[in-house]
Amino acid sequence: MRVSQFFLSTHKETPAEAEIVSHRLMLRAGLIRQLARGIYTWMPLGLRVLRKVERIVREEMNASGAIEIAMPAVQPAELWQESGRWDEFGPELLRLKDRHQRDFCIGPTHEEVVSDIVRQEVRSYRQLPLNLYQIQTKFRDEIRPRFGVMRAREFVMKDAYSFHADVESLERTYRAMVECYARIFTRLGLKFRAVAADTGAIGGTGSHEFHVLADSGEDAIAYCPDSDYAANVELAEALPPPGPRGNAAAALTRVATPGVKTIAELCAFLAIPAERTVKAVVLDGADGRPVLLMLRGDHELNLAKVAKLEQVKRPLAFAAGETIRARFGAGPGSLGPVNFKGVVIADRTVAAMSDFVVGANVDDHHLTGVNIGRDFPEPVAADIRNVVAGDASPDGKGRLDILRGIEVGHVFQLRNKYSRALNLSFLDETGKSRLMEMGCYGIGVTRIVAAAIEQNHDERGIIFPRAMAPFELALVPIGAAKNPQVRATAEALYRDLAAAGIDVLLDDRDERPGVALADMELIGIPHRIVVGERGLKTGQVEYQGRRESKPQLFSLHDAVKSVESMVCAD
RNA sequence: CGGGGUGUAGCGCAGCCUGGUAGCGCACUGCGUUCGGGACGCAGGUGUCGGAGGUUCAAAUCCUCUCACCCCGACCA
Repeated sequence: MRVSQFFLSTHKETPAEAEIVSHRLMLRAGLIRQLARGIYTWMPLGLRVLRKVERIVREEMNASGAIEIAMPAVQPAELWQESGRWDEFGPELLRLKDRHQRDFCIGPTHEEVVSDIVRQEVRSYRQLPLNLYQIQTKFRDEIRPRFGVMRAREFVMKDAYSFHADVESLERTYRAMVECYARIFTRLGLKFRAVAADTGAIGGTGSHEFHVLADSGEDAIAYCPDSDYAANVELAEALPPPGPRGNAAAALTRVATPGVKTIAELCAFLAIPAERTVKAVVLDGADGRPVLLMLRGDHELNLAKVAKLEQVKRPLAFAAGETIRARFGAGPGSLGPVNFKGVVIADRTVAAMSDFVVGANVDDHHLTGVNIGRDFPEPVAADIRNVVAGDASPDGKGRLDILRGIEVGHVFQLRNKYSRALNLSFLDETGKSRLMEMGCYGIGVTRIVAAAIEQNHDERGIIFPRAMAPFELALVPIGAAKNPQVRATAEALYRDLAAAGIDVLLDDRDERPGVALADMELIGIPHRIVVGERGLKTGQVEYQGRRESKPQLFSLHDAVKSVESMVCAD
């Protein structure tokens, strides 16, 4: 491709709203352009990237025995009413009416449609298992789209749905999909991790998320460097500390702590580490009365874990200020378990602490030397915090570390949540009608592009992994306008490289060198050849990898071969 | 939905407080010089000042309503 015949639209300046680096670079490089909030046009350059990702996903899905299908974006309300999700899905489901005032929606996911197809077509265990997938535009009317295509309302997803006669078959396909995903992200050249995930509202037995690792990622992943343990922090279990609780040594003492509201202020005021403090969080209880949760000062509450406690009200609600004052006699910042008559749930770490500091239930006062059993009744002990780096790995094989990641894939064993709702039955070997087992497997195709940039960039722009780069090689003649030999050499090289099957972009714009080089770097082309007067004097061209800081010289004679070896080694 | 913010040229912004002929930089067009790391000179085009209503002799500026977008909270690929 020649730049003069392409539609390159790079920008020096970025729209003010772009917050994260991938969004800024995607706009600056002209990969995408916003049409409305969370809705983007994929410009020609961006589309090339998207198509390369799609191709790899498609090839690996096909190789894993999945069959491609294309389902409609617009779906009738009846199917969604049948599954119950017309009401359950809420405002995220974009609804519309046709000219006859019939209700439709734009598909945010396709369990209903694919189930409808399968229940009509599949009658016998002999037709199972079946794994159908599509790569298609979805619409979810997100409350708050942000970060460009990272969290868009309209986005491209690869969604697959598998159907099985029994759980063993489901588990086989599930494993095949996990392996398929690992191959996809490996081929895309991304650093990633598969982690055990919370099955959340869907339930079921197994679920894994695939995260592209990036410091800016929204999700925290706990993993054990000494084993293969990896889980979303939401799910990772914080084990009880080893050994028995320490003996009470200090006397219970009330100290005035004027103006102290946060743990940081408390630590500064008393000159103690956060590990010796306990913070109190009050939620509405299942019986309507507040429940006191106790956490070590430096730990974070894990709402997913708390939501599983029987003592709390669902959906979770932090207790209102008036409720707290009425029950504790003090405001948030001064709360504690001593003299509190109600349910107290202590994190396992807190349950093993002694001589700690906690709010006194008197405004602007704390208690020091607090001990469980002596100063207040033994609380319910539960795992209610996020794990932190250094915690023992739940598999007992070492200590946890925390990484940040961007969720780009999610696989679920749905079991028969939908097969029951939509009556997906088949006849087994004995002629008995049974419900199918189902799995579903998603990949955020558009999100992958943003995640890849988030993981691979520098101050000059994007550094695409080869597999998803819009072009493999940039060919930049310098001074072609005044030196016909430079132009002729570049043109000849362009033909030869293209003939050798290299996806090359020739910058034939006669731009100044700085502009041309900066553009090629911004759009993230992984390899570059510069043809200039300087090199031609000695029959050479300059090669430079996008991550390298210095060029190397290739002899013009075997430039194509040299380039091939660099590109293929990538 | 609640809280905060911004809407002025394709992009980034000033002007608004204190009403009086709509500006700057980048980008764009033409000519010339330059050109191995985002050049320079000269000339030029570009605006429903988000929209509607109001106050006023006069509104980008003040008031009311409205729309869009951005940021902070519950969702998710």
